[in-house]
Amino acid sequence: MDPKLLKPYDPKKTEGRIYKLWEESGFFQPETGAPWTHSPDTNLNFGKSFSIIMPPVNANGSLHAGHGLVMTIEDVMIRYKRMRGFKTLWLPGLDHAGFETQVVYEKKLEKEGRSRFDMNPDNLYKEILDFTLDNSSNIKNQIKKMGASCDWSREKFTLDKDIVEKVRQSFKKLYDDGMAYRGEKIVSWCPKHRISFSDLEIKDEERTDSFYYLKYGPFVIGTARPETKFGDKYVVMHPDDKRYADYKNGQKIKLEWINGPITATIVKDEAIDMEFGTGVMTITPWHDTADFEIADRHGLDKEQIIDETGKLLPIAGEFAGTHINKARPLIIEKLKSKGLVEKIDENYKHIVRTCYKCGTLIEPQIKSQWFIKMKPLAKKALENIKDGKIKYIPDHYQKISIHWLEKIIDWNISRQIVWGIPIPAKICQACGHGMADLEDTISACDKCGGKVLKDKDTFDTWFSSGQWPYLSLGYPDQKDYAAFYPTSIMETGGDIIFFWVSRMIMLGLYMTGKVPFNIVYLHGMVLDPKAQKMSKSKGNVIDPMTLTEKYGTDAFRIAMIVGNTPGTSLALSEDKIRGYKNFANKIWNITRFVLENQKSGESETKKNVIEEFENIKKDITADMENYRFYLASEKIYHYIWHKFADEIIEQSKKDDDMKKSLLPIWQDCLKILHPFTPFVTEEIWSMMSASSPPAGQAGIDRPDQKNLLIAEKWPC
RNA sequence: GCGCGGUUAGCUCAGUUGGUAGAGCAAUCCGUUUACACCGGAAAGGUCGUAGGUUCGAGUCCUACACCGCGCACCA
Repeated sequence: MDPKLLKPYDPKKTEGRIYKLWEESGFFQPETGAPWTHSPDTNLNFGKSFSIIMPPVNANGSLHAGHGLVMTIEDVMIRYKRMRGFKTLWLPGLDHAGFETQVVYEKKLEKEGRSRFDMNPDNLYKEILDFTLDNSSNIKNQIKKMGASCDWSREKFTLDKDIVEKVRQSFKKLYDDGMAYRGEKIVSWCPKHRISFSDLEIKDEERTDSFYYLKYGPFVIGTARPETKFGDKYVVMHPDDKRYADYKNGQKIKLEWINGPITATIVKDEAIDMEFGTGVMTITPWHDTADFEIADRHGLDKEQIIDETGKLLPIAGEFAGTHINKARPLIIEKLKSKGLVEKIDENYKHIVRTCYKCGTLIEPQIKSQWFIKMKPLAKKALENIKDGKIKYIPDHYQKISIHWLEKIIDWNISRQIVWGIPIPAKICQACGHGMADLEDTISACDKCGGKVLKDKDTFDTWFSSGQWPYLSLGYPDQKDYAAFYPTSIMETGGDIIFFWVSRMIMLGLYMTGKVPFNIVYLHGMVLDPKAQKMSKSKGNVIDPMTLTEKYGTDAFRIAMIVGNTPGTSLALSEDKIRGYKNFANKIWNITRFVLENQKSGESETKKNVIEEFENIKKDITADMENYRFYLASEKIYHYIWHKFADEIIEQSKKDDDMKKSLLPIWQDCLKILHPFTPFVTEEIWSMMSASSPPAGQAGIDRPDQKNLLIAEKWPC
């Protein structure tokens, strides 16, 4: 017997060595196949395939607890299917994570007293690239520490040359099909980051502010944002509002306003809610979506009041150059002194839109940007989802997806940052028309003949990751695409269902005509022990590397799986992990007992306990097939500890017949356990084969020299 | 306002087609009988959010309500 078994199980002395063994075995690559089904085949012409594209990890930091969950769940799926003889591919990837990474890097710059706004874009890009590459190797090592059996020979990065080229081509195709267009529209702008967002990067927040009732000529208007009112020369009311029946659409009125007399124009529009405030409002089309639409309907002027950094423009007169946050009280002071403030409601509760990163108030701005028409894409996606071409786990996410897809709006894919894939386009300086231009050959506007300049913006990072399944498989011409697309399952966090999952479905269908995956498995968030969201500012971040170091990776992994149902968030407690560390040691000691006490031969006792075990195996296998890993793992845990150890082993101390059942059951237990706790089971497997059981015994039958548990056949 | 979840033992949560409630952790008591004290045994702990309904029977299906969470939405 291996002397290691005489001491408690030590993950530190085991895990690195075992991972290396796996990597060198070739079993991470689908070409290798399982030794009991086929010989290696570089053309992949065998068996059924099972594939998962790993959600590309943001290459801007370290693995967090959520990554730990991703790596564990996906590895469980992959190891299980591999043991069932599938041609199994788990493709790892890294994401440049455009804005996210830029924000991380900006914080670093800030600490050094620098700012990206003062930097040469090329230098900034190079710095972030170096930073990202540095992080990449760190992250890859951490993924390996988790035991991830992914195929590193196929690793992709969203900024790989071939990927970038494909992303550019996708844009061109969308443009040629009329699906991507340059639009002068109102976009969500963060004045702090100086970047425009799609509708998803906005976080709604309830706030209590002051609501001001201001005298506007004969009317009283209500506003929560007096600092936007400088350009308000239209006053709008509902056409059916009897209170204002005397005023006609288009009628002009002279009145005294913030910086002197102005001429206001009456506009009648049904968008007005007669019940709200006074039923009269003025509009700021440049900085408000609803106002923009009213202005569009009536062909009204649109004027910019606030610049891109949140400061007032010259239209604000004496307030020009002042930041809006400082300007508000000053403006109210002035309005008061002119007697234009009717009253102030200090307890006005409303919902404001903020930047999801920094919480800064979103300042809508009219900008010329690239948009993708989403309605036709969503229609196709909806058809496929409703037809059941994509199964959601848990299934209520299907409804959530449908709900979102049915209300989808066009996607702004322009980002004003350097860290990303440059949009291959030219913009006409005369008429604003935009043209896709892959080869950099367009020299004049194809509409007005005006002068064109290169678009300086980059793509929203989700535009590239939204195409990840087929891009990472080398669409359209690689054998991987043919062998593994559509992928079997997309496993990711429920929190990015719109950002990522829905967009992958839409873009996948659009580009390839096929859904990118057949199943979406969505896990919940990993929370701290008190079920609070982890955040650096709260100081409650749990680092998975610390935990694997302390308790072993196997303990961490199975703690992430047991009792963790899909879609539900997981409060991660150290106690639970400690419990499974004990379990790893229990397995270790059971092995010692089995090796010391097992006996060969048949008996009635053996027949009975094996029959009972067969039922457990069937039950667990059904759970694995149906992605109920939280049940499968708990059942094998329970069987091993409380049935096999507490009863069968205890009885076998008194009953020699019982000893005949030990080895066959234990070997199968190790196989079933392997996807959950791969390191300790692989280590035991190698020690058991080395111990060469006596002749005639149900020993380990290995025709292949690669005597590894990772490639064993699932015992059911 | 619309949509989606949740509400089960002190804590975190299971409960897959309806058949007299389960796990882990914590807490209690007993036990060091040679695989393991990173252990074993025992006992304790819930009228399954509330109110109705369907059923021979409901944590499980239906309706309403309450509370918590999340998502979507341009109410100035």
